[in-house]
Order: sequence, then structure tokens, then C-alpha cells
Amino acid sequence: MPNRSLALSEMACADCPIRHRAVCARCESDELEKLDAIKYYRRFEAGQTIAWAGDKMDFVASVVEGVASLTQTMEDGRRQMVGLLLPSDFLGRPNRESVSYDVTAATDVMLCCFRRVPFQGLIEETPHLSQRLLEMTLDELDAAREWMLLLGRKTAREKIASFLSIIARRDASLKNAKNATELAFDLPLTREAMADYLGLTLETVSRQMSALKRDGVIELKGKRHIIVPDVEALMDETGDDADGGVYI
Amino acid sequence: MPNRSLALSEMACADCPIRHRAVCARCESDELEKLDAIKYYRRFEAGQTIAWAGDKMDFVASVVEGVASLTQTMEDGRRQMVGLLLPSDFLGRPNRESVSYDVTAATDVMLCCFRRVPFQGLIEETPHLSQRLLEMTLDELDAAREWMLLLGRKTAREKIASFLSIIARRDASLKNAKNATELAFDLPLTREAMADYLGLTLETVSRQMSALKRDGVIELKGKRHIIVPDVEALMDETGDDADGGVYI
DNA sequence: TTCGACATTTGATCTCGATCAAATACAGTC
DNA sequence: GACTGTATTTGATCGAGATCAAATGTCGAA
Repeated sequence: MPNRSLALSEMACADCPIRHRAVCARCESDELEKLDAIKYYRRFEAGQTIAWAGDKMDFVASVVEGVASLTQTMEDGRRQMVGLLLPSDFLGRPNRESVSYDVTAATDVMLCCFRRVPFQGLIEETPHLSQRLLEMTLDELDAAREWMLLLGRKTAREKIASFLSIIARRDASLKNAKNATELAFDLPLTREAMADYLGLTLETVSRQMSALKRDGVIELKGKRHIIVPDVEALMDETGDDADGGVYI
Repeated sequence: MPNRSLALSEMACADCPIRHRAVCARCESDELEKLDAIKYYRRFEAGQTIAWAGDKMDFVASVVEGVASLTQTMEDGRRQMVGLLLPSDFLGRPNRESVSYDVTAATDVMLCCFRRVPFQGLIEETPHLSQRLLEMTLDELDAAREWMLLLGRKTAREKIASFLSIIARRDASLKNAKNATELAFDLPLTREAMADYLGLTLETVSRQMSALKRDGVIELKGKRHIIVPDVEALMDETGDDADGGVYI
């Protein structure tokens, strides 16, 4: 995820404590003012629904804090998560009035929202904005394709290991931790949400977590806090090749 | 897929027989000339590899004819298709030197290629080009998310029915056929490639095809030609809600 | 027309993850 | 601290799809 850390460093930019540099890396100050004019913050509690599939959504947003998920549901209740949004990720589609997926706060979430219609206008008059959104969308497409490999071909154990390593990696980049052999982080999802992410049942998720713990690949402090004593060992369980499948 | 038919009508535009209007809906003639200057055509035979994962690719392209696939492979040989490109679809990433997936010609394919580096320059100086690419990429992301639901939660039978209806729909839009109750089309993929698309084995694909035929949902003429006597009946097998899950 | 190389179908069996069921842990709240 | 509701773990069993194996098209080349 080459642009992820870039987006984060931009977010840390002193000129822009309100982190919408995530969507606007190269904005001049007058453009930032225009963004400021159409922006507002919203906070959601863990478990709260941000928007239902089919709802009109009159804003797009940048995730500032917390984790949100996009989920599809079939009539009979089968659910599949199709997007997991972490800080600096973008939510919404400028061109589209209504959402296609249920958007839910997995943890407490803070969004930096931009009113949709004027934001769309801003895109049209600010070339690098659409270029930035294109980059972010392409990264998201790459992530979706990794995810498709996971859903279509990986075993339950590989799915869990892959999920843990994805979260660990993003968490480490949020904290700017690098090259540590040991990693520790909190799971942002319940076992049920993990199951929806991975195309499994929550029982299978629980069993495989227990198995990884039994085999010493992970340690659990409480239900949500994970310690990975040896990152390499976890990577070996993912089924991915050593370099994580990332080509430069 | 709201932009699909738009792209196609643009492709048919008399001013632009060389169908790159697929990537450039609103280009003025001087911009078209710049595109012309960096474009060339390449033809690939069915089964031929267009690029291996990790290869440098010095062009991006628009699919003019035929079908190409993007596939990920694990070390032990498990394969998952992660992209299926039909006429008017875009191939490649302007910003990235090398491909992340194996790109293969599923049928005979004709590409309209643009040299990558100058194309990237063109994007930067032509705002609506990146807006157009953003739209196309967002549509592709939507398709990837539908696909994730299929991979994670659908039964083998639902997967096959969904795949057939996806191909039927795109084929119908290519031929500008509308509202027919009966549909007929050729499968662009082998059973093995279908299995890679659907996260199944080729045996399961074959069995479910036979089952759908036995149950009168489809008819087969030869191995590749499909007749759908009742489109509604096929839709009922997909597990999707009646409107195809598309929110307007 | 026959041969050979594939693609596809069909059959028999096995296995991983789903399903059904129950026990346990845990965080609030009174 | 006891109680309640929810999240998680663990157990027992089942079944859809994988795997292994063989038969059956099918199409082009000789």
C-alpha cells in the first residue's frame, strides 16, 4: 500500500490538523479553504449504523479515527463485508446519491465529512483532487483483489492469519512502528465481524484463533488484544509469498 | 454499471473509430490527437499471456475486442481470477511500472495500447481524463465488491447462475439488446477459467452447469453456447435481490 | 478416417468448515 | 458481590464442495 503512509504523513501536517489532507495532498491554501467551507465532523459509536444500503448520503468523508465497515447482506441474512475503512481512508462516492452497502461503525468513529454536491464541484475544478481520489481508489481496488484471493482460495487458518497480518501492518503504519519482530495491537472487530470479513462463521473464526494461539503463533490478552511474538511466523501462515505479494 | 453503456456509445462515435473514447469521453480533437500519437494496437491469441505478475508493463490499454483476465497465483498453484476485462474496459495503472497480476487473453484479444509514461503526462494536463478514469475505477471497485459477496457467501449453484447472468448482461449491452426474455450468448471462458473466477474447482463448475441444464434454467449448444429461456428464472438462482442489488 | 491432445462430464469418496447445541467468560449495572 | 445480557469458546455432527479417478466428447492434423 504505497500511498498509505504518504496519506498519513500528510495527515500529520501541521498546517492541516483537520486531516482532510488525506483527500487533498497538494492543495494550495485557497483550495483548503474551500474544503473547510464544506466540511464538518461527525462522531459515531461502535455498532452504530452510519448509512443503510439504498439510503441517500449527502456527504463523502475521510475517516479520522476508528474503523468503519461496508457490508452487503442477502435477503436470507448472509452477510459479507466488502470494505474496511481505517483512518485516512475515504468513504463515499462523489457522483452517487445513495450508498450501495451498509456502512457501520466497527469501533467509535470520527468522520471528517464534506458535503457531497459541492465536493463534486470542487473535484471538477481542482484537477489534482480527482488524481488523488484515483490513486486512493486504485489502492482500494488492489486491496479488494487481495481480498478476493483470500475469499476464493485460502483456508480458514490462512484467512485468519492474513487478516491479523493486514490489521497488524496497518496498525504499525498508523503508529509509525517499523521493522519490529514483535507486534502488539487491538482487534478492531468482533469475532462475528471478522467472520463477515473472511467469509467464515464466527465459530470457525474462534476455533482458528484458538488454534493459532495453541500453536504459539499469537498470544491473546483478553479477547481483543493480540501479541505476535514472531511476525515471520505469522506471515508463513498467510499463504502469501514472502514479500507479501507486493510488486514495486 | 451506469457508465458501461455510455462508454460503448462513445466507442461507436463516428469521429473516433479507434475506440479510445472509452477512456476519453469528452476529449477535444487536439487531445485526441495527443492520444493518437501515443497509441498502437496489439493482438493476442486466446490463452496467450499478455503480462506476468511482476513484469514491467510500459503501456496501459483499452480492450477493443475479446476478453482478458487478471489472475493471482499462490506458490502451491491455487489460482484466483481477480479481474475480467471486456470490450471498453481499461487495463493497467498509469502510475505503476509493473503489473501485480498475471494478465491473460481468455479469447482472442485486441488492445488499444497507450504508452504509459506519456499517457500519465496526459492525465496530469487533462483533468477530465483522470475524472473519467476515476469513474471507471469506481465501477470496477463496485464490481469487485459484488464479486467478494459471491466468493464469500454464495453456494456453488448461485455462483454459476451469477456468473452466467453477469456475462449475459454485459453481452446484451454490447449487442445493445434490451429487455429480451430469452438470451443467447457464448461463454468467453473455459470451465477451468470459470472455476478460477468463482473460487470453485472445474469439476464443481461442470456439475452445477449440468444441474442448471437438467433443471431447465439454461440450455447448452455445444460446450460454450448458452441459451437462457427465461432470464427471470436465472436471476432467481443468483441469490441477488430482484433489482440485481443496484441502487440508483 | 484415425489419431492425439484437450476440454468436459460423471462417479466415488473424503474433508473442511457449517450447523446445531451448550458451556464459559466478561462487562456493566443494580 | 450477585445478576444479566452479550461475546466467545468448545463440542458433536453433518453436508457441500474438494479430491481422486475414469469415461466421454470434440476438434484439428495427418
